[in-house]
Amino acid sequence: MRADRVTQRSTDVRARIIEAAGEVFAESGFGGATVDEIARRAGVNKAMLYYHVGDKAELFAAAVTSNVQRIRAAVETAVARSRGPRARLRAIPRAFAAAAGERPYLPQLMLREIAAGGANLPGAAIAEIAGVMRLTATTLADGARDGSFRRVNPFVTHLMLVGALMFMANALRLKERFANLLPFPAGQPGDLEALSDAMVAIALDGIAVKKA
Amino acid sequence: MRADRVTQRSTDVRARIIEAAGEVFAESGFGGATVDEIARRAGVNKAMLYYHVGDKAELFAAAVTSNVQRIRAAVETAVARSRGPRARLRAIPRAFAAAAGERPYLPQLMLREIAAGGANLPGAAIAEIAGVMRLTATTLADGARDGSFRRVNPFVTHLMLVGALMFMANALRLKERFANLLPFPAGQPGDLEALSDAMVAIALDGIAVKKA
DNA sequence: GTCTATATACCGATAGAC
DNA sequence: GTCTATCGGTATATAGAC
Repeated sequence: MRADRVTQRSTDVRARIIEAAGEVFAESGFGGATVDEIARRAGVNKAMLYYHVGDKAELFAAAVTSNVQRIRAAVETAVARSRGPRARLRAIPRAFAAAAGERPYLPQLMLREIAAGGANLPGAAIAEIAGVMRLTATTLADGARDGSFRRVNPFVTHLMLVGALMFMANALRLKERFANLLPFPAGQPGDLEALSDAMVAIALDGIAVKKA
Repeated sequence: MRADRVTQRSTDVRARIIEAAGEVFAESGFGGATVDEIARRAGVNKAMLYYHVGDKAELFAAAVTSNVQRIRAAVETAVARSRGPRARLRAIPRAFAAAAGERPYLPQLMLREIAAGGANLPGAAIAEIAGVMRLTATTLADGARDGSFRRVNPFVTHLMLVGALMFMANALRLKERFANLLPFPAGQPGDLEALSDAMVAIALDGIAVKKA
């Protein structure tokens, strides 16, 4: 049907705009980004952009929410595929890292939103994030029940793994400037998944019950 | 001497401006902040502000650099006061937390600068940050030498502790919105130093050599 | 649905009087 | 050193023709 095709195309345009918005907001921040640049990168006219979405703040909220949903879906799948608490705990930041691999602007956008204090986060996005945190909490509780983990604060543990990963993903962009100042190589591969594993390895052996 | 008094006062005004700049940039980001608001909060006229400092970008760089120097000094003192690798490793994020206690805008400003990719970070600020990272590296190396730590990547470990702490400090501002969505309390005290200790406790037991 | 042109507002930066 | 007034540039958002 023609109506369906039109609707489909309209959705595509909207998706392209939101994708471009994510990119530009990540690079320049909310105040630094311009709607002109977002429209240009989405390949649409600025008036067209306003026809498809609301104002700049709504655009930002939509970009963040879209990425939060993506993360939540990726983490959910990764956890479902993993067997056992250790593998599941490893899978959570790894899913973040994989999502960042597909969309390099993702950690930057997340960090910017966290720095903004969540002012533009709609309730739906908060619920998605809470869902991810619940996955960590469930994994930790399962591990505690079967004796492989000691009891730790799930809030601290989750933010430690995920927050550090988001921070690192951004910090890596500075690493060349540190090259001559440090007595050790600064994250040579630029590979976020490897960093994630290294980090979880440290945290896991702290969480695991010592076999006496 | 009058000249000295004038110079002194001039330095004070400049310091007040940079302090206000740190606050406003942290709250609103580089693009969202206005020079008018910075001047207002510093209690000076906007023309006066431009008389004492350069343009907006220099102001941002000065605010970030000033806080990076403060952190480096605080960490240096804290490490010097602590005996043994475990105590020293605990002292590093704790010094960050203490600095954030005195200046609540500090973690927000740091996160914003990291998200901005360090575009406004002068070489002097990079050197300060590298100094802090070297303290972590030295502490880890000392611990490895005396047998209390196993060998871990100092880059990952440092960013894991400090990055997670900066991320959490910002995330705490959202915690009320998660209250009804999580099956566990979200960082009840709001006390960053307690969070820092909880985090280091997890990391430390992962880093410590298991006594067989 | 698409685009041009523009209204409106704000902000960074400075000129110039005192 | 201090302040008022203002210039010039730019950004959001929309009106209105097609």
